[in-house]
Amino acid sequence: MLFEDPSPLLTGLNPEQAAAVTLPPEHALILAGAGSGKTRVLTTRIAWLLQSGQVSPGGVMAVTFTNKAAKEMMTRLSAMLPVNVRGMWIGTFHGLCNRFLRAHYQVAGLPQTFQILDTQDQLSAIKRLCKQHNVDDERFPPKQLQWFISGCKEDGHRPRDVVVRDDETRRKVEIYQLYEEQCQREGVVDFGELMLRSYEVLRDNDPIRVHYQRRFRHILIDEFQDTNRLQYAWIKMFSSPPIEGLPPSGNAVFAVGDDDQSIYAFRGARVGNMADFVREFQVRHQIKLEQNYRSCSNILNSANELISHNSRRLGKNLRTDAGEGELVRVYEAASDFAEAQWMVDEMKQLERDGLPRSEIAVLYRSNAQSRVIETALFNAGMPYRVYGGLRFFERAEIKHALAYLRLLENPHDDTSFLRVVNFPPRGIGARSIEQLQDVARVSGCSLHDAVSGVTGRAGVAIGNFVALLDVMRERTEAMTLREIIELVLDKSGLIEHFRAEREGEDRVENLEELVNAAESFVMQEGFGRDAVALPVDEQGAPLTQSPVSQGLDPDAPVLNESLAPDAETGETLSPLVAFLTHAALESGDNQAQAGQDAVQLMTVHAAKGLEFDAVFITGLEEGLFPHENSMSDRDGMEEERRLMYVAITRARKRLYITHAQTRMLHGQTRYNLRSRFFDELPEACLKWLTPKAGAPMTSSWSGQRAGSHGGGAQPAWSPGWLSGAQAPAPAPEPDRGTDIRSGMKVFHTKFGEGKVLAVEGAGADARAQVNFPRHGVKWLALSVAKLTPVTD
DNA sequence: CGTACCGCTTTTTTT
DNA sequence: AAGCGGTACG
Repeated sequence: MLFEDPSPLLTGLNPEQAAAVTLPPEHALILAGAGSGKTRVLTTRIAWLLQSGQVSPGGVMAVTFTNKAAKEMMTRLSAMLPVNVRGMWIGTFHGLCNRFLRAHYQVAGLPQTFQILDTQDQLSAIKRLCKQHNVDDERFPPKQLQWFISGCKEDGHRPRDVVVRDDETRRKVEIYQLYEEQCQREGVVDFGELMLRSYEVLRDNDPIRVHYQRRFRHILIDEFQDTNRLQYAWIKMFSSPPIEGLPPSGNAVFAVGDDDQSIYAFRGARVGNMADFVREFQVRHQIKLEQNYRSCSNILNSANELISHNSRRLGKNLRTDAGEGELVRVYEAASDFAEAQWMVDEMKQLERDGLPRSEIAVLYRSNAQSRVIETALFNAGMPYRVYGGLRFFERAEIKHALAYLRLLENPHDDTSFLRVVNFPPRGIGARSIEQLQDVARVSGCSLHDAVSGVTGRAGVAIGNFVALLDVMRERTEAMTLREIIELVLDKSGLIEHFRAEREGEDRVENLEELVNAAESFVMQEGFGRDAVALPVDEQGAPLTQSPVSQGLDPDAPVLNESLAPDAETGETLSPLVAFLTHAALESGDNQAQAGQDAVQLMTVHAAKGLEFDAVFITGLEEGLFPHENSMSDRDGMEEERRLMYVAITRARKRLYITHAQTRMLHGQTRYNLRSRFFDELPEACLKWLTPKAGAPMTSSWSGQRAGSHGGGAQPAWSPGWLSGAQAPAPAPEPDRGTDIRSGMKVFHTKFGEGKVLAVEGAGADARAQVNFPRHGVKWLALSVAKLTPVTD
């Protein structure tokens, strides 16, 4: 029996990992620290369950947050076992919800071909709604409404569930209600709706719920600390927590998470789900993975020390066998410009020492910081890749093309209709569209159906547009996906339009790339191959007697692939619908300058789950990191600290933490204090490449010439295996009309000599923070206080 | 109807 | 600085 020989899978696992992998089929919580082999444990657990015959592929559900993580899991799993990963439900929350809703579209009250709104689509749908209902967008900004609606859904609230205490909320709920009606009318579903709708189907349909509860014996969840209320409730539907007096549902939830890496509270994630899970599911197995396989101890101890400043932790301390390694390097630059320059020089050295560029990462708190760094890298001719920003399917030209495609499938999709009715421009202006919307509102139909009611020139112009769509629909009926897209790009005039545009070159290329994307999608999803997937029971055997197919909902079999033919009718979801779904759920890669060995630039958020030999964490300044918008409350501050914890733990061998005295932000020069996080790192693990200046508690200022004289400070030491340290390029120091700068030694008639810690504001408002040895730290208005620079 | 210009805002992000 | 939305003008 396979059960007796599971060892090959377990070799190389440490005792905790092995224990986690081989837990009995009961609920479990794995606290997996950064770099502790979390993904390995997760995939090995699945492989072990399958190999030991405890479950068949059809009985496994594994949920992740990103498509990348889901793919990674499938890849590693198929490397471990010869198993058909497609038989399993492995995917993102939203991907699985989509799969579920396509199968149960009737019960869910949706058209089978429902389209998915991404964040942009959702916002424009809300704007349109507000205009139509004369909502004051001063009092109710669409962005805020979007946030409100998404928030409600994340908490599992329909409009009627929202507790209304004031008029403002009452109005918001009304708009929420109207928005729902609009989406329903148009046959579209936003991301929150995917989750909420499938949750409700499970909650309100006993046979369906029981079916899935019986089917999925093992439910595994990655990044559990990032789940929101609704996702947790959704999981509960698949596996009811034990109820007094009732037999347990008999399946096991295996949750893996790290409370210290919870960095998405700002979008509704609830770390508290971990504690709730333990309590509500009466979890008896909790395993901590504290052995770190990634970083040297100086890096790891820094992370440990930093995160220990947070309260409300579940408690965990990572350890490593990797040895001390190098000290964490701290660098203070005169400006953001100098910071970038210095990093580039340092990178060149790393490169000379044989480190591949792809093993170097630059992390920052916010995207706006990438610009200076990009410029410096570009000027130095150093290849780099920026993560974040617009992804392929989010580009305007691609969204236009997709809108045409969506209209072929569903003419009543008003969001798509409005996006392209006058794009490329065809003489249909705001006035005409208003007329059309009026007709549609009066007769309660879609814009498409309202055309006949519009008279005059506008009626003709819009009529032509609708006719164009109808012709396209007709002509593409029997076409392959590739042909459909090519025809749409041509007949819509999109390609022609961008060709004529001066800077439209890239856009044309992107549109052509869309054809390739479709082509490779078709290949991957295996059209033409026999992708028949029959509903299966928990043993993986064909499911013919399940309550679901037993008459309750004969048209809603369990699809195993989005493109699989319907088991009952043989009907397939068209390749076009499948592709559109794919486009909405997987927004595609960012600017893939792939292939080239390049330095990696990204926000700290985007770096979660990744690791690099050398990491630069930049802009460690009060107001930036921690971000000013997070500094008001303790929860925000603790999330910033976790963010820094995530950043630190990305590094394997070498870690740099940098900050700048001045920085351009929103077109203004800002003078930031060094981040408080520096004071929360263990001094013994740090190496200050520039003098540690301005610490309020130290008196080490005297006699040191720190900071910006002549731009950029000299490293105070010779770096270890980096032979010659690069002298930083001089920072440009625009004349600000005052000579007082951070790092300077100044003289005050009353307080004597002191050291300038920071300068803020400009002109008459300029003030400086100065540390006087006898009188402590003071803020002084430069227009009032007489400060004279002291040159030693 | 379409274009040009002015003024306002600005975290983090996946689906 | 830069992108987006609103307004004014051709």
